[in-house]
Amino acid sequence: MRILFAGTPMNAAQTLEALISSGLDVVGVLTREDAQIGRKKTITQSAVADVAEKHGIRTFKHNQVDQQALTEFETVAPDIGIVVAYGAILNSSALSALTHGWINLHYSLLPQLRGAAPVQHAILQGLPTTGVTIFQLDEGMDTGDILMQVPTEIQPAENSANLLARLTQLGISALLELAPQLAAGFESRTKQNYENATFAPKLNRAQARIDWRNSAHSIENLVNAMNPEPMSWTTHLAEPVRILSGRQFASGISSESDESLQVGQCFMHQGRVLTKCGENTLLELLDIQPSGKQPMAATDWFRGKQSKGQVIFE
RNA sequence: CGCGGGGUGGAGCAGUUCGGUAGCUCGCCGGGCUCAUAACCCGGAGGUCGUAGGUUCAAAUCCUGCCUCCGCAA
Repeated sequence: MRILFAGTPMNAAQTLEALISSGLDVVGVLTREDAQIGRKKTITQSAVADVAEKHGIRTFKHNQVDQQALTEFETVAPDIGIVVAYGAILNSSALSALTHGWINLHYSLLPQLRGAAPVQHAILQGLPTTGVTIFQLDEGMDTGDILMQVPTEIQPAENSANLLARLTQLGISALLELAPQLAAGFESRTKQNYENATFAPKLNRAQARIDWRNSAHSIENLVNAMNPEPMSWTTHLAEPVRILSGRQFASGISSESDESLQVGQCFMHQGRVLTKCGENTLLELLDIQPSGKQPMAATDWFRGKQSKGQVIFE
């Protein structure tokens, strides 16, 4: 089978690398166009493009699969497309262009968490379990028939970066397991139960802002979900402060301080930096990053702040 | 030339407005106290204040160039 691989970010690149080294015949790679990255606006190609280049595989850079892209594909005559976080929806003419169609690796247990940010939403919603799904692409958004599914439990304190790394490996082994069926035909094919569908739209920075009136538990989920992108944040003296990691502080702290504290206020307790949250709960801050600074331990940050009196997040 | 913040002993910060050879909270090393402690007490090491140059009797502090890290926006 002549495979056309479509993907863009790092995890897709790792997947591509694994497919290639397992001997699959990747004849072409589709990825998003080079884009400006960072403050310096350096034009950078995608991680997937790097891998394709390294292996000398023909690379097509398009932000959508239009007629021109389809024409270019003909030069490598692919039979089937494998999509892993490509970053665009394929229209019907693209879907029907390849004789065996396209399959997609999605990082959730469909029909749960359809959409662009399944990993973050799994953590944000505090799900006990998520996983990977390989399905046949159709015109809907993650609505196609399921070919294979592998579940995994979300670990305590796991953030999106960690979970994505694990799901990437799970996805790779699932794809390799499914590889023999690419040509032979898929053994199982299950329709999704649309009634149970939930959605995971891309998260923005506004959603990543911490509302300290929420419970420490839900804030912990938010913090873990938003790391590394877009990263949860709050403000101190009107300056943004990113919260990289934190966890609910369980052991009940005596009423001594509770009453006098206001929501969002930080204080030291047994060598930990705690912040008062809603519903009378406390969040232990672990790693944070003030604007203009490197990431640092919350205790270090607090040490430097203490001379200026109370520390209260807005 | 998108906007903005920072680079001070191992860490996080203060000091820079109004120049006069460096401070705080920790860490580290040594000693002490305690049944005990992320507790407390005593002592100690460690900094050419990012870099190059300028102004000055004197610069971490003023001026100029450069390097570098980062937040926001894209």
